[in-house]
Amino acid sequence: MSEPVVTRFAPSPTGFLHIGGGRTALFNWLFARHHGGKMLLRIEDTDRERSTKAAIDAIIDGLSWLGLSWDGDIVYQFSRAARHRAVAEQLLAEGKAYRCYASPEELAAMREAARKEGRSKLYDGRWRDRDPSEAPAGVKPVIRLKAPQAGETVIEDQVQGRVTWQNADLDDLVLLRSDGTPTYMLAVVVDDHDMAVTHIIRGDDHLTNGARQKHIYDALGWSVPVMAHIPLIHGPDGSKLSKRHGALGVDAYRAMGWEVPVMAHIPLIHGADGAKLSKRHGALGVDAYRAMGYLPEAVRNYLVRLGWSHGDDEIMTTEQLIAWFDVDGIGKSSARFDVAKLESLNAHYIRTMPDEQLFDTLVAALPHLPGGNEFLARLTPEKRRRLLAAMPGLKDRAKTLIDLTSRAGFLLADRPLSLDA
RNA sequence: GCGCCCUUCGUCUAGAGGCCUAGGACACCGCCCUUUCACGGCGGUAACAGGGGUUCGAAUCCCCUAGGGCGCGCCA
Repeated sequence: MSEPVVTRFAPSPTGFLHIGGGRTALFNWLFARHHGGKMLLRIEDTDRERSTKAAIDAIIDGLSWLGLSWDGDIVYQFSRAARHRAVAEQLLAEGKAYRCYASPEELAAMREAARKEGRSKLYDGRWRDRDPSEAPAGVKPVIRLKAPQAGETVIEDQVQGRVTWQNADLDDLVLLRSDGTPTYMLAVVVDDHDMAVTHIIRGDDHLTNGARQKHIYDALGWSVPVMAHIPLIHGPDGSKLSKRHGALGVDAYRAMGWEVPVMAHIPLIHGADGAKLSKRHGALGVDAYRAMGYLPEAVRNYLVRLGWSHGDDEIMTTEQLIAWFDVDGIGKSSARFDVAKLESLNAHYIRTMPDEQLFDTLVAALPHLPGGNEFLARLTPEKRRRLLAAMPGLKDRAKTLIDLTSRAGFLLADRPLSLDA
């Protein structure tokens, strides 16, 4: 009998739930459900400067909208700082870590020199074997892990396969900052271990971190969880999906006076060559997709096919997804976001949804759609009946919920236009 | 610069040596259905990055080249 599967989704609350993060969460959720295990949610808020309550709410809201539930209580990483510190102290006491007194300026100079000489920018271990008595007075040190210097580190990644690094290409990472707070690297390992996480499924931008984290596991004598690094979703120009590609939340657009672009520019993505034009499209927070009138089942279905496949199957129910999803179906190459296909899927889910259910879904989504509240206000009982009755004809044509409301606009006129007039 | 990863139609992908004159989906182009637009049906254009091997046989295995991505913080 194998141990129960425990996955986790661990976003940092520095913004909305990125559409790529939504896919990572979906993969973790599907994997856990498929294996009858659990998915935990951990908020990585160790960066106090950038973490916000609003971002935490946005993440929770986004996951809920996508229908992805987590098991147990949310773990806030910052609240576990004492535990992280204790582990760092333990490593220090065991001689597996050491104090480094190099100042940030000194380190910057070291990297600059390395760059000029064409060497790697890794930390050179200058305090690794230095006697603590040489410590400059008044300087608060950081604690670094004494990582192996010879040999190699191997990760048997479930998606990437066996990946090997020469330890000479990895360095002594910081465990505890000079102010005594734990770094992400330490916190992740300690938390995944304490939370009994068995499978780490995350974006492949973390692949190198996997090797570094293995050093910490080894120093602690802990077993390493199964890792699966999934390829990233890229923007139309091929680079990592980021703010550069307009990966912003609706609120950010508003704050920046970009009210209209979200809605107006989507169609321009059609030009397959238009990498420059695409910068502001395609990649948004999941909340933006709700605001554009997409159905969560459509977004889910679209996202799951980005990097994962099950033969030629395209449209799949949640039950089928849970039954079929596994890491062996995940590809190794990155994918590009294609709004047209998402739209097509959305149209499919809209026209196949029973009238009443679609009506209810629309009404529930209205507050999130542009002009939706106004639409809602005009929806008298009589007009509700009219709208529901017209649904069969409307839903075959609509690609999004917004599309549906604009097509239904004539039903809200106080004096309905008669066809024979 | 150093390290790691990737490379099948425009896009997402099937393909795990012969089933591939490379399949599906979206998009696109025709035709049919239809008072219009959708939906639906039928058909079409379109890809194994390049070069060497291995093999009777390679999209599938190996090597090289080119292109792309990610990482290299007292961020996560």
